[in-house]
Amino acid sequence: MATPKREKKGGGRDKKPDKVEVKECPECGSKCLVRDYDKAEIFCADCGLVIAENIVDMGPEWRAFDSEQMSRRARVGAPLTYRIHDKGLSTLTNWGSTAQGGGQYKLKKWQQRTHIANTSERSFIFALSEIDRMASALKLPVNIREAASMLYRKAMSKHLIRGRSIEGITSAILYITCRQYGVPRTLEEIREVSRVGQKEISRAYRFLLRELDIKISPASPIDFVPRFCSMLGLSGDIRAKAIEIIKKASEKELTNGRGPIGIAAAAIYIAAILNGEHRTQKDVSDVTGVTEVTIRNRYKELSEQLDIEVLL
DNA sequence: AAGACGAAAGTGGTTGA
DNA sequence: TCAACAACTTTCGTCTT
Repeated sequence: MATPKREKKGGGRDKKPDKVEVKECPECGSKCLVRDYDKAEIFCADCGLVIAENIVDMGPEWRAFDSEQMSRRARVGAPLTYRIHDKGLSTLTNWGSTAQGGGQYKLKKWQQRTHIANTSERSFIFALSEIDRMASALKLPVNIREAASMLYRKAMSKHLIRGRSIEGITSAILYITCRQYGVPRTLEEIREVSRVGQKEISRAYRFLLRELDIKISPASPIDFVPRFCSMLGLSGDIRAKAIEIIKKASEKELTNGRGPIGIAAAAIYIAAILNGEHRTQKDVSDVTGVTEVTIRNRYKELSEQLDIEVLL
């Protein structure tokens, strides 16, 4: 594994080209909004955040005032998608009810025979709802949620789920899908919305990569920049500068073997100082999840090797 | 007093015999 | 399977602004 090649971004994105708008993303400021008419939403290609949902079919009886509210309300009606456990074609039976007479006995027997099928069905429904819940909390666009759901289907068809925690698997799948779509989340960010610890998520992650034979090229530091910059309240100039620094560092092979998040953090730290919008190492550390020590080490390397004078 | 610095020991994952 | 290894973290004392 000498030179890990970065494959084309968004390898799994929809076949139909989405309309790209030149409007600015209110979250990260990049001019890369994608309007997806099929899914009725607008999201940012750079930071992967959903800006608006239900853009074509906004009901007159409600308006969302923030995206939190919006994602909750947008979930109410079930669309016909992969995210419905049987593609939305079945009628759910109320298993808990005992009020009916007549065919109760037969029904019970049938229930027993299909008990296995029902419980795995139930766990599948739960898995999809978990994917949706976490994706919602991370404000991920619908196409990523669907890709995650499809991946879960695939894992299930290969019988990789039984005996494993659904939480671990779904968390790992979300992590994988974000990576595949070029809008990577850190393990820590996934863990924050998950109900299990990092250890279990990364175990499930490695397991899935192996069993499903998924190849994931290492994340580029650049993919983290827009989101981190926006979280630090930094301008577009700094985002561009940080990306420029990373590209140069990458040419000089300073990024080899280093963690992409640390590189991104250091580049942002440098770029912010150069443009007069100083952030402390702790500020950057809090947002990126890498320690100040690592930021220091990376930033020393970068500034020396690239001949960048950083005056505090 | 806050921020930056760097040494030293510890952690968890990868690799190669 | 295990030990060596590299990247990163934790901790902490010191220097700088």
